[in-house]
Amino acid sequence: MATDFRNKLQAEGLKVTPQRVAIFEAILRLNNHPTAEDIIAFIKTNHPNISVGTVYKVLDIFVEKKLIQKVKTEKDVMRYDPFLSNHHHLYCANTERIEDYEDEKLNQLIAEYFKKNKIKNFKIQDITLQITGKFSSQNKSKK
Amino acid sequence: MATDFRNKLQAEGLKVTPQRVAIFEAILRLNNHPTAEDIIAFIKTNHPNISVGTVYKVLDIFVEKKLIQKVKTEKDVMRYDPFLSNHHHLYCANTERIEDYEDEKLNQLIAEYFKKNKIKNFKIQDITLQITGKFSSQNKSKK
DNA sequence: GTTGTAAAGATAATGATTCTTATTTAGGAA
DNA sequence: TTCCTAAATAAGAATCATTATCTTTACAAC
Repeated sequence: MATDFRNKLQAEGLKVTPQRVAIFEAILRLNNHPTAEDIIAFIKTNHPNISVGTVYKVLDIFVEKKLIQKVKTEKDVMRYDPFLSNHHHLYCANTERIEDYEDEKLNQLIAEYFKKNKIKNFKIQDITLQITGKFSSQNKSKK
Repeated sequence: MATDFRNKLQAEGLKVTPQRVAIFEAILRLNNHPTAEDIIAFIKTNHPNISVGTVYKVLDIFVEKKLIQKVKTEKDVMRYDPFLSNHHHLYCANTERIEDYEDEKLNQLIAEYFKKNKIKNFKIQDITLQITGKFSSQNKSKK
């Protein structure tokens, strides 16, 4: 997994630096779709000299190279998701909590639907559900 | 429709001001999910003295009172949608274009699916699809 | 070692959004 | 209609996430 990350960086001709490793690990550990601020705070404990600009730049690169993705929200702060497989998001209606939701059966159902029911003048590349609601426990589920 | 808007404001105990009317009309006219900036630019032609802060405050109030909704995007600029019925969004992969997509049959399909397949520890309130892809014509469809 | 280049650090700049304060206005009551 | 008052607006300062700039560092190629 960590190796996977290194390989992917190198495949793109990008250097594997301690900062990049730390940022990627931070996103994995902070598994609730962290903001840049969350990531910086997390990294600062082990890596006090990291620069804010570096974090943003590295995040942009990761997104561009599809190592992570940005999560769409109604807030003006960006959030990041290290998870790349086709999945959906559960948004808490009351808090900032966002969880990933995987459901292959649902994906197939939707894919089949759109195979039969094309959208006029639009070629679908990706479909993601935003599911808003309430978590029954406030505690974050452990992975 | 305009009356509807006035009534809704008054029902909430809010005053019907020229600014609020202008902002609401702007969002309706600029029917591609405008940013605050778009709205300000549009209004400035007829209403040159409107204040930027007012526009933001009024937009917040509209969202809070559910007269409009914010559209989730991966960008740090907020966009607004005057359309309230349950609908989805088509995001252009290359441009900033966002279109509404209504599909009652799809909504039912998904609703049925989740009736049978509950999400553990989560109570669904709303489901919106983010459909990313490419429009076959660059021209905005006329309503 | 020197050179070249990508990356990181530090910090200034930007720009969307929010806040503050004084002034104006909508809309109800007199 | 006029008056009153809370609510709303205007103007501009402040905030804060993000971006840009410029310098320094790391490291590979020569």
